[in-house]
Amino acid sequence: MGSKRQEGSMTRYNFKESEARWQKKWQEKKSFEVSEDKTRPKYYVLEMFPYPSGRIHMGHVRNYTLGDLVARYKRAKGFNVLHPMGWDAFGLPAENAALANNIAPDEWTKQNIDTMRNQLKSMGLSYDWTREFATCSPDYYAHEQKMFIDFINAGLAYRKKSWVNWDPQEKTVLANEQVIDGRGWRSGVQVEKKELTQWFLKITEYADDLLNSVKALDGWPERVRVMQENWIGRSEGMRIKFELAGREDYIEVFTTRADTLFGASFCALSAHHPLSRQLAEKSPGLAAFIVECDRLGTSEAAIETAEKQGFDTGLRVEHPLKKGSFLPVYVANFVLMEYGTGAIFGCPAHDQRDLDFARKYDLSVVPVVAPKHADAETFEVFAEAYTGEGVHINSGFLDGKKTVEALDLVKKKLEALKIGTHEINYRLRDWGISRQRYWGCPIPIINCDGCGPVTVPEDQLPVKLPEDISFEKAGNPLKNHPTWQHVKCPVCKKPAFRETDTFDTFFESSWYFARFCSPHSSRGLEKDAVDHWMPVDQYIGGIEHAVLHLLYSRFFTRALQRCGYVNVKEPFENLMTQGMICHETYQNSDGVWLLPEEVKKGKHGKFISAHDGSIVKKGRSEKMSKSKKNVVDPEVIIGEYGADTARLFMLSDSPPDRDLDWTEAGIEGAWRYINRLWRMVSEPKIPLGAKGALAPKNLTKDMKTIQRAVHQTIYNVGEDLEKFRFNKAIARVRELTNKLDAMTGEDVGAPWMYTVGIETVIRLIAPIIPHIAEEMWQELGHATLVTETAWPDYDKLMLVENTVVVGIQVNGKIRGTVELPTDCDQATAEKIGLTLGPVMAAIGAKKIRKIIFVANRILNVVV
RNA sequence: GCGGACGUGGCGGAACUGGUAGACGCGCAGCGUUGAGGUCGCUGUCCUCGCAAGAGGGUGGAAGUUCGAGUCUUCUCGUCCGCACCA
Repeated sequence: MGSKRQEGSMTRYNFKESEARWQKKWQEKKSFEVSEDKTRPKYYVLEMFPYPSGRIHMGHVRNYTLGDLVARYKRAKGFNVLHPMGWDAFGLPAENAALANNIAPDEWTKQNIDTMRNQLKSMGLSYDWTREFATCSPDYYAHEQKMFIDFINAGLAYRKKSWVNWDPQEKTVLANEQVIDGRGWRSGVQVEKKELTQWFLKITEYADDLLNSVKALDGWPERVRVMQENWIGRSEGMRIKFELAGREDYIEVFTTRADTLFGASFCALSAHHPLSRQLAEKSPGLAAFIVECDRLGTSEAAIETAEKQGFDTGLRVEHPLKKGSFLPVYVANFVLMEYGTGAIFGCPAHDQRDLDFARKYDLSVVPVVAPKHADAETFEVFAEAYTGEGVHINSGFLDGKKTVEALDLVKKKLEALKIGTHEINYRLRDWGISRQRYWGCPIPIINCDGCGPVTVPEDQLPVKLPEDISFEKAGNPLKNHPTWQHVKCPVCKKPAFRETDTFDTFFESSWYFARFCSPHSSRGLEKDAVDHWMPVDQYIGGIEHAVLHLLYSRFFTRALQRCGYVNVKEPFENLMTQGMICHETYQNSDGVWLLPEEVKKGKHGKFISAHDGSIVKKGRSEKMSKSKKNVVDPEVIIGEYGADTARLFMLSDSPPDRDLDWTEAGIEGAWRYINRLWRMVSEPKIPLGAKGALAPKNLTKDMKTIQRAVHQTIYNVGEDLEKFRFNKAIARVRELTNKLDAMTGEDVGAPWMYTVGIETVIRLIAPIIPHIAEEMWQELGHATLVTETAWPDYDKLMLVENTVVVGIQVNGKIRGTVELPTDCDQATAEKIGLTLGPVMAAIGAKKIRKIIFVANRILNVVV
C-alpha cells in the first residue's frame, strides 16, 4: 500500500522505513531480553494475553501501548523489566471455525497467532519475544495437568453432579452465550437441562481469604475490589428452624436479620426447594407455578422488576419464639435455591420485597424496629419498608433494645433453644472446570468401573489431544474418536475410559503469568525464576475480567502456593483497567450499519455514503463492535500513519481507565505532532549544539526560563507517568515542545538550550513513540539507543520560579493579578495588590474588614 | 430494583491538600505561504454586551458551609456500567 502520508514534502517523516529499521535494531541488540539479575531491582509488567481470534483490534492496541509505555519507562528508570507476551490459545472459536470452514482448530489457531504476532511486532512493543508461548502447546498444558493432580491430592478438587445446557440435536453442551431465547444458537432447538458429573475446584475454601485480601490490594482500582467483594458475597446470619404444623419435619431458613423475627408473617420456599418439589407431585397448581417461576429466567434485573408472586402451599409453620402462632408457607418466585437454605422468613415491615409480597397476598405488616427519632408507639410502615437500625418494638424480650444488641440476644436465645445456629454464607460457589469440548486441555483422569476416577500416572503426562479428529459427527470429537479414550486402568489394569472432558480455558490463564518466568523449562515452573519475578508488579487489561479471570487467578495462585509451586498468594500487585474504545456509528437510510471507511463528510458537514452519496445518519459514539460496524482496523491505521502515531493517539486524549473516542481528527493531530517534532530536528531553526556540551555561563533571562521549563517538565512528566496520567504527561511534553519551537535563536546560549530541550523531549517521549525517538536521537548525533538511555534527571532548584502570579480578590471575586516574588510576605503583596485600578474600584469607599493572604496563591480583601 | 461510576467550552479533557476555571489537543474563524487543494506558519476562540478599556454570567439543577466551592455537605435530575431477589 503506497501510503498517501508518504507523498509530498521531503521533510515528511518516513515512518515506514524508520519503524522497520528500529524494530530490527532492537531485535539485533536484544534490547528487551531479560534474565534474572540480582544487581538491579526487578519489575514485571504484564498485559492480559490475547485469544488468537484472527487479527488484533483497537482494544489490543490500547492495552499493549499502555503496557509498553510502563515497560519502557521502568527500564529507563533502571529496573530490570520482564515484559512478556503469549497466547491464550484454547477456546470455543477455534471449534466454531473448525465446523464452519473445515479447518483443524490447531491449524486455525496457529495461523491466527502468526498473523497477530506480526501485527504486534509492527507496533514496536518491547517484549522479550524469546519467552513467547501458546497455551495449546503440550509443553504448556502438561504442567497444568500435573497441577490438577496435585490439587486433587491436596483436597482442592472433587467431582459432583451439576446441571448444563444440553443441545439434543448437536449432542453438545452449550455455553450460556450459545443459548438464545432458550434455544441452541445453531440448531435452534429447545435447550434441555442435563445433569452431568463434573470436576470442581474448591475456591470456596478460600472465600474468606480472597475477600479479606482483596480489601488490602490497594494497587487495584476500587471498583474492581468492590466487584470481587460483592461476587464473593459474605453474609453473616443465622440458620433457624421452623417446625411444620401437623408434620414431623421442619423448614430451615437463613437470615441476616434474626432480630426482626417477631415481625415474621410468612415463610417462603424457592421453587427448587426439595419440599416444593415434593409438594408439587401432589399439587398440579403448584407444579404449574414452579414451571412459571423457571420461565422468569435467572437474571437479577429481570426478576427484580418482575412482580413478586407466590403460591400458598397450605402448610403452616409455628413461629419459633411465639408458641401457638402459625405462619403460612408459600413457594415464591424471588427466593433462590442457590443461596442460603433456599427458604426465608418474610418480615414485611423491614424488607421491601417481603413488603411487596405481603401487600399482594394481604399478609400482616408488623413493625418491630422503630427508627431512632420515630415515636415507637405510633410508628407504622406503609409503602416503604424500614431497613435501617433502630429500637425494637412489638418484639417480646427484645423490646427497647437496639439492633446490634437485639441480634446478639436473639442469637443466644435461639442457640439455647437449639433451633438456631450462627452461620456465614457466601455467594461464591465452587469453580466448575469440566467442559465437554475438544479444543482444551484434557483432564488427566481415567475412569474405571472398578476403581472409579484414577489420575493418570505422572510418567504418562501429558495426556495429549489427538490430532486425527473429526467434527463431522455431532458431539464431542474426543468422545467420537475410535481409540483415544480406550485405555487400561493404571490401578487394576482392566479396560477403562479416559475422561473426555477438557478444562475450562480460565485454567490456562490462571497461571500463565508464572509460566513467563521460566517459559520453556521442561520442569514447568522453576522455583528460582518464579520467586525472582513474582508477583506481577503491574497488570494491565480490560475491566471485563474484573471478576472471573482475576478471582480465579488469585485462587489458583493460592492453590499453587499450597502445593509448593510459588511463594506468593497474590499474583498481581498492581492492576490497571483500561476503558473501552468507542467510535461513532453510521447507518444508511435503510438502517444498515456502515463502516467508518464507507462514510465521508459531504457538504454542510453532513455524512454521506462513500459509495452512492446518500445521506448517512450519524449515531453517538459507542463501544467498537462488529455488529454495529463502528470498527477501525489497527493494521490500516498503522499502515497509513505508523505505529508511533497510533500509540501517541491512544495515550494522549483520555486517561487510561476512561473510554476513548477514536476519531480521525485525533489521529491526524497525533500525526501532525510527530512530523513537527521531526522537522524541529531535521530542519532546526536554531543550529543544534554539540552533544554533551556544558551550559554556557551567561544565559539570558529568556534562556533561563526555558531551562527551568525543561527541568519542570522532567519532574512533572515523571510524576504523571508514575500515576498513570498519561494524557497529562503528553500535554506537558507538548508544552515544552511549543516553547522550544517558539525560540528565536538570538539569545546567548540558544543553540545549547535548544539542543538540551530537544534531547529532553526525546527522552521523555521515547516510551510513547519509540521509533521516531530513536530516529531523532540518531539525528542529534548519538551512537547509542535512546531505548537504552536512562531517564533524565532534574535539578530541584530549577523547579522553583523567582516570581509567581497572584490573584487579587475583593470579596472572593478576582479583580486582577500581580506578579510577585516567590514566597513574598503579606505586606509586600498588599502594597502592590491593593493599588491595582480594578481592585481599588471594587473596594471604593467601603471599609476593609479583613484581608486573607495565602502565599503564592491569593490575596483576598473583604469589605 | 440494588450496587458502582460519572456530569466542566462546539468536542476529548486539565485544574495539587478548597485559592486566578478551561492546561494540552481537536474543531472553528481570520491572515500569511501555495498556481490550487492539502501541508505548514501566525493570530484569535467559555458565553453575553462593548470598537476598546471593561462589565456581567458561567463547572447538570437547587440549597448549605466558607473570606473564597468544579473541589466539601444535603437534596435533586441525567447518563453509563455491573448484577447475584444475597434474606
